[in-house]
Amino acid sequence: MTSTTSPRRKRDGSLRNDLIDAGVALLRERGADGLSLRECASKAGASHAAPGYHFKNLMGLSTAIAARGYRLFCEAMTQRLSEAGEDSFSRLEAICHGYLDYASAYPELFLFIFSGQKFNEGDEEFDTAARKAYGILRETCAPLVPAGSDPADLEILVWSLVHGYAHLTMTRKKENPELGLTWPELGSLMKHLERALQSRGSV
Amino acid sequence: MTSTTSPRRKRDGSLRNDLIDAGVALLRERGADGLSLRECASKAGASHAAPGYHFKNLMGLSTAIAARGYRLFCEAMTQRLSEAGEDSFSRLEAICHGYLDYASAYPELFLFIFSGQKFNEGDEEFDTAARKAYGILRETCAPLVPAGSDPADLEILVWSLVHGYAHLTMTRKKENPELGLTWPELGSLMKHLERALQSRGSV
DNA sequence: GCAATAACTTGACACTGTCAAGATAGCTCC
DNA sequence: GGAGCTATCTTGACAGTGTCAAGTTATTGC
Repeated sequence: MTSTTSPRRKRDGSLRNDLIDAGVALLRERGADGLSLRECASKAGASHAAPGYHFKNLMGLSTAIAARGYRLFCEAMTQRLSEAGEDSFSRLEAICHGYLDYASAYPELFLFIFSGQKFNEGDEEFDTAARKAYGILRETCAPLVPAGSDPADLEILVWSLVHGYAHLTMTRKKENPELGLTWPELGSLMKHLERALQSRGSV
Repeated sequence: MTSTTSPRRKRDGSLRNDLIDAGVALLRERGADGLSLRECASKAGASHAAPGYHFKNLMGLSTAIAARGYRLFCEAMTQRLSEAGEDSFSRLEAICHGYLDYASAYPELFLFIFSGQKFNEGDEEFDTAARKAYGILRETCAPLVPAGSDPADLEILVWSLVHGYAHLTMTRKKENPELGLTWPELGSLMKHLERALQSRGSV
């Protein structure tokens, strides 16, 4: 007569997506440490072990969240690229702006995917999203790579710069909302550094 | 008659340091996720709640480990600085090399202190160590800061670059031990980028 | 030697990830 | 339209975790 289970959700497969939504919300509310399978389940109105069915374990859920993070990251960059001209450097600046757009629109995902935390690298959804993000960088950098040098050198240079810059911008914005650096200033800084290198004759 | 407690350690206050040692070892063996108060206690031969006395909570232990990480980080940079000449750029290169030395000598601490994880910012030991590290960067950058610009701009530029570079070097070393970029290559890359900026007339 | 305090230990509780087993909703097939 | 089948969950259990309160003992100060 009385059923022993108390199903609250429709079994339509929508839970998987709801759990990712809940995870992103948790990241935003409590930071990376606050992410928990049980809390996500509760937030999505499911039982405590429900996430296990879709993601197997915590790393699985984290990986799914990171995959979404990378997809949104790609969207931010391609959006800026679509507005940019054809000049190679304009396009490089465009993806950098996309990077900053992403960091300010989804700070919790930005911090999460670049936290250094390990994800399931076998996961196809995650791999394609992450690879696509890096592919955008690679293609945008390609025309600027000096002949005979490893493309990865320029890629990591740009990646490091914009990442450190975004990180700084985020933390500074928190302390001082109206303050903000702009890319041209970075360009002039690099020019300055290069002058220092030249005067030293080491290049 | 029979004692209810079973003390195994001398109560000489050495536990605090042993717990930090255990924590560093755990980080090395199992990564940041493997760090746990109870495991550290067990590794140090103490009871499960002993760390609570010295560090109050997990963040307290993490902060103490990070403080040690920053101290070793400072040592690596000052070591290289002591061997460098007086030229401002040589000194900048020296702290970058120190950064790389540190990353390869203590990869687990390197990853830990720069993981983006929050530490107890009120902790005096941690604050002074972290501030000292940033002070070394600031002082070394100071002579190279363009007149009228915010010193923080150059600092974050250098910091981002060397961090991204160290990160790349670490991951590459794992795949391809004999491969390694050198700083001069980075310098020439920046020169190249600056030329691109100039030809565009945007600087 | 005695009291005070520092440096722990023990025990408990709530919470977590993860697994095994059960239940049921919705589909397919006859 | 009923019988099964399977995807999609729920329940229950267990070991591990952080953290607190209370007890115990070694060491110190007098």
